[in-house]
Amino acid sequence: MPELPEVETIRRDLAPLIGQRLKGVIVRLSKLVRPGPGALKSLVGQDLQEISRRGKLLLLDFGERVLLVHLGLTGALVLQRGQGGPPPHTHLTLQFTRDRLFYADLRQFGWLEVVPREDLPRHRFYASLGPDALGVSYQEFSHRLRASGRRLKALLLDQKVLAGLGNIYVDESLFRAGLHPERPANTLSPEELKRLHEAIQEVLQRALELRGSSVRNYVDGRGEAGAFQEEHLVYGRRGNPCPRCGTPLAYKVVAGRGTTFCPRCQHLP
DNA sequence: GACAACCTGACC
DNA sequence: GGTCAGGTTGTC
Repeated sequence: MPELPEVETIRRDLAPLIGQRLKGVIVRLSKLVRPGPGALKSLVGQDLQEISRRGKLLLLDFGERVLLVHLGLTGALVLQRGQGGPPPHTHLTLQFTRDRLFYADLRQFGWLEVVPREDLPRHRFYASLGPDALGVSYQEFSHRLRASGRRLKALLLDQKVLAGLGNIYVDESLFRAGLHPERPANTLSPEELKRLHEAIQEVLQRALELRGSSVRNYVDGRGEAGAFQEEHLVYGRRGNPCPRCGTPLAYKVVAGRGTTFCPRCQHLP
C-alpha cells in the first residue's frame, strides 16, 4: 500500500479541500465504509477543517466528527478539480463545494470510518498506533527497540511499535543500516540503533521528496505516480547484484512478508 | 510465530 | 494453472 511517504504526499495534495463544504456522497461499494454508508452521508453539509495523518492513517476533520481513511494495499484518494472522470476502481465519490474527491481501491483492503471526535482516543486502530516513524526521536525509537527480542523485520512492520513503515521502507532502511531483517531487536548496539534510526529518517524524507514509490498501483492525490522506486536499493531487486558489494540480493519470507536483503552487507553477527 | 482471510490483477 | 503483490486482523 501506500506507506508513510505516500500517505503524507496524498495528505498534502488534498490541502485545497480544506475549507470546502461536503455537498454530496456517492457510495458504490458500501462495505468499505464503517459503520455504514449512512454515516458518510451524515457528513454532508459539514466543512472540512483539517487533514492530518498518523502513520498510514489519514484523518479528515469535519469538526464534530472525523473521517478516518486507511488505504490498505491499493487505495487511492484522487482530487479532481474541474472536469475529468473517476479513476478505475472508484468506489466512492465525495462532492465538495468546488472539487471532487474519489476513493479508488483495486483490492478493496482499504476502509473509511466516521468517528465522533470524542471517541477517537478510544478508537481500536487509531489508539493502537505507535509514534509516527517520521520524526520519532532517537530516544523514543531506541527505547522501543531495546525492549523487544522480536526480529527487526517484524518489529518495524508492527504499527503498534512505530507507525508508518511498510514492506518497502523496512527493507530499504535495513539495507541502508546494514542490518539483517532477522536480527533480534534487543541485540543491537547503540551504534547500530543509531544507524537504523538515521536510515529510516533519511529513507522516509527522500521518498517524500520524490512523492512516494510507485511499484504497481500507487498514485498520489493528483492521480500521478511517485518516483522513489527509482532509488530503491533492494526492494523488488531480488537476484540483482547488491549496489554496495555486488553479491546477489537474497529473498526470503520473514514475518510473513517477502524480504529482500544483501546476505553479505546485512549478515547476522 | 505461522497461516489464512479479505480482493483483484499482473505475470510466468 | 500457479505465484506474487505496498496491509491488517483473527485463528491456532
